[in-house]
Amino acid sequence: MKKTGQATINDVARLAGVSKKTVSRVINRSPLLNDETRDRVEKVIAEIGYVPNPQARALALRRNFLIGLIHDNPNPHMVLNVQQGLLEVLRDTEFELIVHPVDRGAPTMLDDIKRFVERQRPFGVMLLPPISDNDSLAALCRDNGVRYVRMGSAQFDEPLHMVASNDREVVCSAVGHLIEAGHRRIGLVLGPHGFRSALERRRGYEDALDRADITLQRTLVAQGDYTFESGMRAAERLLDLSPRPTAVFCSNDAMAAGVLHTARQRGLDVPRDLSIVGFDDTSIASHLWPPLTTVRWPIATMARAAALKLIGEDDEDSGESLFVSTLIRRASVAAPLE
Amino acid sequence: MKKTGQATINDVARLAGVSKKTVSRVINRSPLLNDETRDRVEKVIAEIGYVPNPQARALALRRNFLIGLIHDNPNPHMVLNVQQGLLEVLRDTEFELIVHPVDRGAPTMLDDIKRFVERQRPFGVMLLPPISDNDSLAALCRDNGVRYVRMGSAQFDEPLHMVASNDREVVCSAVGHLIEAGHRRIGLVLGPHGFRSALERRRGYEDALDRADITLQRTLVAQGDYTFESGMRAAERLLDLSPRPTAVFCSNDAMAAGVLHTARQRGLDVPRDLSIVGFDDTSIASHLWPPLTTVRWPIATMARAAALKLIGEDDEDSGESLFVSTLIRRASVAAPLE
DNA sequence: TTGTATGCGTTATCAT
DNA sequence: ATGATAACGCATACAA
Repeated sequence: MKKTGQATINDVARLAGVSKKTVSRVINRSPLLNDETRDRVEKVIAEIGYVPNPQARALALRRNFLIGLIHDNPNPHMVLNVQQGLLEVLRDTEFELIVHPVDRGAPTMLDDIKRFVERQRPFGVMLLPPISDNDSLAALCRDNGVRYVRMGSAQFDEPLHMVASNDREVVCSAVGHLIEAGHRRIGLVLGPHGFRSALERRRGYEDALDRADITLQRTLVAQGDYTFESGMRAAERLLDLSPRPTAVFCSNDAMAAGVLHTARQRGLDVPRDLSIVGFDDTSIASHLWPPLTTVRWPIATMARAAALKLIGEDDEDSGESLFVSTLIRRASVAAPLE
Repeated sequence: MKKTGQATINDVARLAGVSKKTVSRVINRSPLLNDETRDRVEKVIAEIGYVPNPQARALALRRNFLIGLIHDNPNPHMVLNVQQGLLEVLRDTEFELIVHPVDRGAPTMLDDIKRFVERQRPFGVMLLPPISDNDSLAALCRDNGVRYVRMGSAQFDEPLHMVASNDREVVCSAVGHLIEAGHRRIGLVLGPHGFRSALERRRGYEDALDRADITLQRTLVAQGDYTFESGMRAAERLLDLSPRPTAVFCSNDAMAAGVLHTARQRGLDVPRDLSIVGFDDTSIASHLWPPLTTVRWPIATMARAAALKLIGEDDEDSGESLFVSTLIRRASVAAPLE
């Protein structure tokens, strides 16, 4: 055989008494093939344990069998869950996952991704928030014939290219949960400017107040940037207010943990003096004291769906593109004191 | 030019008035090259923005310019930090990171990795704990001419193939810290059986007791498996003891958080009634209440060093292979009451 | 120091 | 339905 020890398509062809092209057809499931020939080739393939060489395929097809994960390192919890979901589908396929983080903010970001796409020629790429917002990235993929799926807090692309969560709706019901418990002065800690998720969650908060005929008070809205520290800062401002809010919805768990931290430093009891709701259901949420009421969105499920869209046949149904989040009720919410 | 729009080595050769081979020599920094020729070729390369096609190189060289990250999904914090460190070095190189998780426990693990290595033919792979222990994996890489670096809690391979932390030593000093504070009954929550890290940390604990002439009591040692829940279970057993331990060293932060949780459920005050020390310095450690005294190991630094070993020139010094961890003192440790 | 011919393992073209 | 031959883009052996 070969010196490398790896069987090639030539070995298969020779042993099966057919041409390379025929073997190639078997591998690529060409429909116009004699069943008998196909069987014979497949038997040889199984016998010698032949697997096509990905590098040669990539060269000939001008397309790699890799799925790229492009992200701007938002929260680690999300990135890892996405990887896990993706890999669950990719495992046992010929695809591998290639991780390519970028620096949103850097002016070279688009060039960087362009180089990545043009050089690696991945089969498809998954775009994570917040950069999934970026329409030029989607266009870049389309122009290069690279499949893509965008993950986001709302549907801003065709179902084939989108896995979205219903942030606005679920936040509305989360804040509604606080209102039902009797709260009227409900603080909001925003996510960072320019993040679609921050916008959607803010809208959900406003929807809930609207629905309950509560006037939106701008002083109750504090800026945050999804970090623990920004949660602390927001809490310092919010808890200085008089009257104090009796509850706070935080646009993610890390900030909720920061709010909790600051509240405790001030001698406040959670949830007696302050109810807190987070978003993400990261592991910290359930391990905090008290355990945090929060929103869980099905990241891994969305990633699995995305993987299927990325590697699926062209003629297949593209599957779900909207995924519902759920409110996880824990001990950080109670009725207000007064 | 070509229909794909991408310049090839042929374009460069034609424009520079040399042969493909000469261009190839320039790319691969062949020493025997006329400086003038080199300059001319390099100018053309820069002009048309030529970049070698990775797929073609991979085919010709029988080796991909990819770095594989093989892991068994230990803790997310670690995996992500490793990725970050690796990618910091890989960014702006021709290498990309390909993530390949496996299932320790599955009998097919070795086959799975073997297939991965033989098919993808990565330039090098990084082996994360706990599977980095596995010598057959290292042998597999060696046999296939794939570079590898193992990450571990002790040095169990040559420096070229190893980035190790000094778990035993730092745990000894962490437990020593508790002893200096006045503790004598110090509990230990172990990591899972078969994990090298668990073993090293246990040894560190034993060293510290030894050094202080404290007799090791088996009842003070509780089994854990690095999860929050196992920390809770361990605490339940340990806190039932009479006399109770006044301090507990936990082999990671997640278990420390579990111990803290259970202690609080029992109405114990931390650190007054119980001092707790963790390991890892995950983000949860500093966000807990009280903030957790823990051990920080330089994961990202180790990953960067590993990346350099993986892509470095053969004749280069292999760099550091031992990395020191440090004790981060926070509020979860105090002198015992009695 | 540089060029020519050939190989890497697969797919595509165009026959038959 | 199948096969011969030429890409794909780069590297290596061997010449010159």
